Amino acid sequence: MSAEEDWVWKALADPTRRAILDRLAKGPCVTGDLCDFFARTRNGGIGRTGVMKHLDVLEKAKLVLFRREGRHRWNYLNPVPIQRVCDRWVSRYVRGLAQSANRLKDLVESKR
Amino acid sequence: MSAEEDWVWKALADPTRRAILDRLAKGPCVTGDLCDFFARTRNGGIGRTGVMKHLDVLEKAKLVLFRREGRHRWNYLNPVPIQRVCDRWVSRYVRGLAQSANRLKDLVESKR
DNA sequence: TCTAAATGTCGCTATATGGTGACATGACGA
DNA sequence: TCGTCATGTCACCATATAGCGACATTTAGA
Repeated sequence: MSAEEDWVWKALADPTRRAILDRLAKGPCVTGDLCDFFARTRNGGIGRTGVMKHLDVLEKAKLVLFRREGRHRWNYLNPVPIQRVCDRWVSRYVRGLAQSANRLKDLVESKR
Repeated sequence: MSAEEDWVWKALADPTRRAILDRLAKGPCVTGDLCDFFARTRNGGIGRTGVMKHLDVLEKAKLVLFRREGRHRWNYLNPVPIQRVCDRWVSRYVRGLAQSANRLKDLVESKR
């Protein structure tokens, strides 16, 4: 379908990237601080290069925007794509929810 | 975080798997029919083994349940996990939406 | 100007993942 | 019983991806 959606789903697939989004949800962040955060926090730690690669992916999905300020790079969370994608998928299945509730009921009952 | 969420995100990352969910949203489906559907529909086509692998992943994420009926396997969509995950993530960023709207405004304005 | 800090980029490795064909199992029907 | 259809499982291949170190670039500050 839409290639834009594809990038969002791909970006959200990785737990480290979701952690980055969580971090950015608390407020904008300079890349270096992000790296420090993950070097300390995550199990085993992850280096600067790795963090930047993840930022690239998140940027491609437009989940993260950034602004240069001197030699600093401020990274901003952009929650809009996540909202859009989730809305689309949830609404797509809302109609199915009642139906599948019945179907799953049948499924369970037929199992015993 | 929760390993259960991890599986859901991973499962949703692949476009073929999302297509399978779309197909199942229209109603339960026997594995063979699913395979036929994707053999014909998808560009280049994807074989039975591939479809089953995807079903395994979807099952691990509990997005697909199934029931055996003789030599048939009926696959059911379970929209609950998707709903849960989306709700959690959207609500997590709802508070951030107003803030980030302002931040992004700043970002844009500072760029010119 | 010169140094160090913050970021960007490149090439490499290891593992995960999508996909296949071949073969095994299990149930239905003649 | 026996062939066949639907499914399950296995070993294998190709590519994508996460992660790293090393080096290049840019900017603040002495």
